[in-house]
Amino acid sequence: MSDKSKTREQILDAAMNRIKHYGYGKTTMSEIARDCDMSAGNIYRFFASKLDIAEAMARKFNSDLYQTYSEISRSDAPPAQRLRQVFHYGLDQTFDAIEREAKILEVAEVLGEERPLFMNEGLAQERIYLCTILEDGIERGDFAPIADCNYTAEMIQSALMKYRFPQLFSRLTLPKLRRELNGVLDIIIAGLAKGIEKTPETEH
Amino acid sequence: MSDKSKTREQILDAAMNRIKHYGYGKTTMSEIARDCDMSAGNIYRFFASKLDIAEAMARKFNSDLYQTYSEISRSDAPPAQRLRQVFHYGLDQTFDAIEREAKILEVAEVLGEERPLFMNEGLAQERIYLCTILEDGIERGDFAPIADCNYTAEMIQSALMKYRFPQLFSRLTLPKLRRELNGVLDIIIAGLAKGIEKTPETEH
DNA sequence: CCGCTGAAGAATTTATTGATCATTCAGGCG
DNA sequence: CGCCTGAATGATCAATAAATTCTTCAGCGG
Repeated sequence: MSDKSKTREQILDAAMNRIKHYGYGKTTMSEIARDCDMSAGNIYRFFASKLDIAEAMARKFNSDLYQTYSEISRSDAPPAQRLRQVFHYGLDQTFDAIEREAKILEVAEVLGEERPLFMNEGLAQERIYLCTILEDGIERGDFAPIADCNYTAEMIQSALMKYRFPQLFSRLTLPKLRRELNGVLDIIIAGLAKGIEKTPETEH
Repeated sequence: MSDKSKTREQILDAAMNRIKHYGYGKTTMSEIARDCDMSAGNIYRFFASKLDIAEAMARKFNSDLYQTYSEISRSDAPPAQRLRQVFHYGLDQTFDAIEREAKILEVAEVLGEERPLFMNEGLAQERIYLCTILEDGIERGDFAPIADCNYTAEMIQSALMKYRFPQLFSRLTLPKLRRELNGVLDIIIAGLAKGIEKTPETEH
């Protein structure tokens, strides 16, 4: 059992090294296999497909993010500040990762295209931490009460989508992105403090 | 003079008909020329390049939008509602246009890639109407005072970027997009009502 | 002259073909 | 018997050549 997961780890590691350097498209299964002294066919006993290797790679990246999100969401800083920290940390990490290894952007693109559900899964996970912060903020009186925390978290995610894979949606520099993110967060946080009124209808 | 702009209009019209049906890439200059009973070379006396035809096409679409934005921004409805109307109208119009003529999405993509400045120009124009609404809202006391209206408008645009070319960023249906847009607007409007406090620093 | 054409050149796109790749699986090895 | 290999297969990709297409411009006709 540990033997099996050890090999899996080795494959993932070899794949990550190659993919980070050469990109997803330019990395072949037999190259990964060669790095692990095994046949390409054998990889399939550990990963159902090449795409699943990319997914595992992203999952690893995400779990590091979530670790920090969890810590931030539990900290005793003001909730508004925790909200900022979560999104700034996410922005900085992904921007840096893509800056350092441009090929990571390709992995994000491929997964976004081929595994949209995985992306949703990540958003749902992130919302758990956002809800913690929102609920705490409400309890402390920093935020006005909210009907549905998860819904509000979803709306916040929608508004900040641009900063999730920054290099995918624009070509802004990190400072400009941070400035924008801060500006949008200013509005969102003010809105949370004020209390959100849902409007019934909107016609024109 | 009127003769020249008449021909220009004719070319643009012929080009639009073809591009909407066959797409930008599949429409050739000589086809457009043939539709206008002229040579391909002659088109270049009216448009500097094929890309400029696409730009003129988008400019036409935008000017219709701006017309309505202008009316909305001047109406006497509550500013918050005007804000909603602007973005909902934009969403509905672009979604419908792309739904009806899928090839329009290609034009948006090409222009986004090849003429990023044109896109910025459009955003700047839109901000003029947003500023009108914001300033009016502040005057009426619906919104709290703002340091820099144009900056705030820019932040609102950032938060709502996803709804600009909806089919480009997601595959959500129009109702789902409208629901999301409304949710994000709820937060933004609450924030505007409350007043936005700029935060000095954000470290983690 | 002015407005236009149509040929010419450069750049891009398409078609085709050969190679490579992801994935499967029959069979060998321990 | 279970773990692994390496050949087989269909799909995808790369490379090249051929054909189109965008764009320019010399020169024709009004």
